[in-house]
Amino acid sequence: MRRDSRLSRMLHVLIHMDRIDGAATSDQIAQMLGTNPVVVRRTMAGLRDDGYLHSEKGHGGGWVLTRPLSEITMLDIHRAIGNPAFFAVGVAVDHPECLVEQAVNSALGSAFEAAEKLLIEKFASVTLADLADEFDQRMAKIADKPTCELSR
Amino acid sequence: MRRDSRLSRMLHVLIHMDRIDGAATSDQIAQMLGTNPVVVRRTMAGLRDDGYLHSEKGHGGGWVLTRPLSEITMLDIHRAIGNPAFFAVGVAVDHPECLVEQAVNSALGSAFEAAEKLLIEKFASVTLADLADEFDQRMAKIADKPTCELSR
DNA sequence: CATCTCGCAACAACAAAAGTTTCGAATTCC
DNA sequence: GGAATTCGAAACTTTTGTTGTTGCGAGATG
Ligand code: FES
Ligand code: FES
Repeated sequence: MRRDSRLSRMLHVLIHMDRIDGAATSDQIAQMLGTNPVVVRRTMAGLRDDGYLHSEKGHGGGWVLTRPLSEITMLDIHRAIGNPAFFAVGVAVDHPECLVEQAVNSALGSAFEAAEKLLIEKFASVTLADLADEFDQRMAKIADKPTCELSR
Repeated sequence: MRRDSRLSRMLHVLIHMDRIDGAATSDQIAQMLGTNPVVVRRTMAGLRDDGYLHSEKGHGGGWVLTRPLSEITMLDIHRAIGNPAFFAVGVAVDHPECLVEQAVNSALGSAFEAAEKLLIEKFASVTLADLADEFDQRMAKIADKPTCELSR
């Protein structure tokens, strides 16, 4: 099953955007992400609708953060890209009236529920500012810095 | 993303199989699962290879459990169908040298790792006999029993 | 007005499970 | 021995959702 990489990508981008002056174009961001500008617009549209980003057309336009990183959690971003399912494994409902199926799916369901609860708690507790701090710590430790055009 | 239902299906089937005498054919099982015999063989091949099932050709042939349910855990079955990924969300590695990406993916990774650990512990702690007990409890509570040809 | 840039729609590519068709081979029944 | 069962395996097609691509329109800037 193909893994959804939108959350990872958006977190990455937002932290970079916080470090640059002015707007970042979809083109620049696409290069960062190794993809193309249309995918960027598609994914970031959700973040704009939820009020984390603003987009501007024309010369000097592009995407701008509208909130401090400390006010955005990983969970916020997950929700902004449409709350995609966390799990690739699900329950089958082939015979809904079958009590065996019900017992199995109840056990599976409660396991996934507990795991999802853990994930959500974790995601809600980490702000993008926390991730930026983590980045700074890594940055302080090494000599040769990344050289992407958006990394400064 | 389509959800993998093999685990749920196999658990369902195995518990039913424990309650019937003799072998169950792929055809019968396919009816139980609302699918067709080829899918059944494909999925159950893994369980046979791991020693939970035996298959026999010809008249009177089919699938037989080779172990008591108390010696099979949910985790065993997950492994037997090929250890499919639990999560539909993954990390992007577009710029492996980028420290922001590393910080983001480290946070995501540790969250998923913790959730996976929880899932694995839970799955390892539940045997199919536990699920069968759960089924019996549900069975005792209701009047009209399921009527599938494999349910007795 | 030329250029930049987003917005949107339509569609192709891709991946993985699920479903289907069609063989063959082994076993059992008559 | 022949017919009927039943699994095994290969080679598709279908399905579902992310990702990638192309093309055109509409603001904004200089
Ligand atoms: S993509 Fe993170 S440094 Fe350029
Ligand atoms: S499928 Fe469970 S009762 Fe028939």
